[in-house]
Amino acid sequence: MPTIRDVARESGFSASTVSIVLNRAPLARYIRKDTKTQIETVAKQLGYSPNLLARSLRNQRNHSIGVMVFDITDPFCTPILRGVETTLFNASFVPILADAHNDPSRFERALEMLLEQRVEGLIVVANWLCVNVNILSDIEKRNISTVIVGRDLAPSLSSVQVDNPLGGRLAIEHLYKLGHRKIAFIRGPKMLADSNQRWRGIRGFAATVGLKIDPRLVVELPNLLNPMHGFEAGYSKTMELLETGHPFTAISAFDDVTALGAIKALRSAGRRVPEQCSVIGFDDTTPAAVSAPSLTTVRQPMESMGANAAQMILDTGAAISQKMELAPSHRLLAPELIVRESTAPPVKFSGEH
Amino acid sequence: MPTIRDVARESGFSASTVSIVLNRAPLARYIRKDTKTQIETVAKQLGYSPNLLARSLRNQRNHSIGVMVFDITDPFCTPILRGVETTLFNASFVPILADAHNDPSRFERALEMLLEQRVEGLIVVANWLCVNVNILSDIEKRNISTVIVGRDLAPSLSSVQVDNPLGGRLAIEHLYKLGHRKIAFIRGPKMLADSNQRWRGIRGFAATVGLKIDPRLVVELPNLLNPMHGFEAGYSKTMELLETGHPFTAISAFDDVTALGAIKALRSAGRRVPEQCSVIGFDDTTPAAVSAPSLTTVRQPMESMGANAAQMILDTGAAISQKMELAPSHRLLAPELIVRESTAPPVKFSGEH
DNA sequence: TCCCGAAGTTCGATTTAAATG
DNA sequence: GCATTTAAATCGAACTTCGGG
Repeated sequence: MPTIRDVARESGFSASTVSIVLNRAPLARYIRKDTKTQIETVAKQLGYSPNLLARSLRNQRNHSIGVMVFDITDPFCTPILRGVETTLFNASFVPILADAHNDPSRFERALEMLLEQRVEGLIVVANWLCVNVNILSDIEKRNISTVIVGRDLAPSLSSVQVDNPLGGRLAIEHLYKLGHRKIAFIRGPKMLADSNQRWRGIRGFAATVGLKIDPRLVVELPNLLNPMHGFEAGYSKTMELLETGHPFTAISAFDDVTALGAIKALRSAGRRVPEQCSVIGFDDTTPAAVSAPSLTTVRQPMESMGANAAQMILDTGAAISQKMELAPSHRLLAPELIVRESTAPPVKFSGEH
Repeated sequence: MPTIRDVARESGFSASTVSIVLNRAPLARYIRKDTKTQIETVAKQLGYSPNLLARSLRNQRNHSIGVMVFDITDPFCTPILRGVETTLFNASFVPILADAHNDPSRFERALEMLLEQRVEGLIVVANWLCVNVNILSDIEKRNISTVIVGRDLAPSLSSVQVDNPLGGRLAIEHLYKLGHRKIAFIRGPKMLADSNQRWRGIRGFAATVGLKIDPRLVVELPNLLNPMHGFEAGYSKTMELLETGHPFTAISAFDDVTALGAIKALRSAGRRVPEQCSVIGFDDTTPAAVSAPSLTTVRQPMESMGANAAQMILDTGAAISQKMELAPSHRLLAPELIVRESTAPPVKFSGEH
């Protein structure tokens, strides 16, 4: 690997001059055009590319951003990563990945490693867990610019998340407009702030249109450690609903995986989806589109959330380098209703016509 | 952030001594015990942690591995990433992520960025594309130790992949043992080496048991650019099969997404799965477990593939530092049959009993 | 003062060669 | 020669300062 000194020797100029020319530093205005071209030619000939390690050591910037994911196997995470990577890539930044495996102690060690790498910023993708974790103190005392994706944990930490109340509203509104009145709800676990936020949206809409929510048709997921467990939980919670005997024509599930569990339960109970019961999910993760029936769901703009987070980090970096103070910002992105096959108008009860 | 010189000043020793003590360098044997403890105490007090950038500049190692993924949104990739990350983490290495977006030109630029970061090794997760790309020359001339996951592209590049012929065999064997004799096949696209390898396994088994494969029941996926398009392709190819009118009782699909597309087609044609037609996939990606019916499939040990790849990279790194030459190795990992709900014994034709 | 270029210092840690008692 | 410690060189680039025309 050729160094700047190789270029200097080969071109007959000093390393300083080469550096100034190749970086288009301010001083480059004073350097003659032909020496510039000469140096650039030699640099290209030699295939010189500056050693980022050396450069980083000088200006304390290594063009890398730490991306901490709570569970990379969660399909919710990957589109976010795609968004993050795309934005960083366009800015010539590189993501350093860390996976907490849904484990708080692992989170801390992983954070340690990212900070040791001297990442310039931190993006935390908080999908499920990340509640017990005392991220705040851990991160805040490190004084590194951070964006949380998927949660709003503290006013001092920037965040990007979907508008959960609106999402909840979209779900129930869709079912309502299809004609459903007896709707069952599988709420998210208590420990997730999302659960309550979506529920607020649901209740708000219900109040607006005068729909009453039967508390016997409302169940709640337990506090799970693994997002994939939502499948079994959705299954068993739906079984509970069916066993109580209270009739319902639709289920609004906390997320897609839960909804798929619900569909499985309905099938095994002999109820066809959507003919005999509609099901709506939340997130629009990969399985939603390819399941049979495909899942109607409220889409979180995950890629855009990732892109936003990355851009915010880059912006704060730029602001800091200009010695400007940038207040933490909290973005709320709009969800979108995706209508597929798992919802349909309710069938009239035989006794009703 | 305290530097080594701060520790030196505070403890009353020189930076050299501090470095030697803290790194447990060979010379540390000659240093008195109490100066060691003294230095270590001061270091802990100050919360000193060495600057990796400076250290990397010295020894040309930054404890980072480039991980190039061809499409991070492909559910096939994420378990591999999990395996890679876990193994690297345990070795205190860090993965730098790059996503080619299924785009060869992007691949090159991303590779560039990884190399600029001076990663110590490269893991390429080749899921779908990566055929047109001239990876070989691009990587080989960089002279960086590389492992390909999911493909075997060249003898000179190490690789980890599933035993495709065995996987193909497991799939057809399962269907055969259930009693299926009229089996349709959706082969993978020609440009993927996997397609042929799995097909070899299938034909091998068929020959062994004297099962004849009806060429009219064999269709082939087109050369797709995006793995998710396999869903639509699986759908339409199954439709074709149905339209020809040749009877079959089972479908062996190239992968899970294709299989799910096939299930959708069968449903829309009014054939229930598995009662009226069995379907088996390949990969065992996330959607397989949560679809309805859940998908019987041949599992690729993806996490293990990732872990293997990471370990191979770490090993070559260690070998190089000891000036040993390490020949590229090619690992084949065993697939595993995962039986779920989408396969069952064939029904007897009404005219047969 | 403007133009052109180079020498030398700095970033923070590692390591070799050398110095001290 | 031995045990113990350190000054100085090094990694590669960036930037400040300086000198001559």
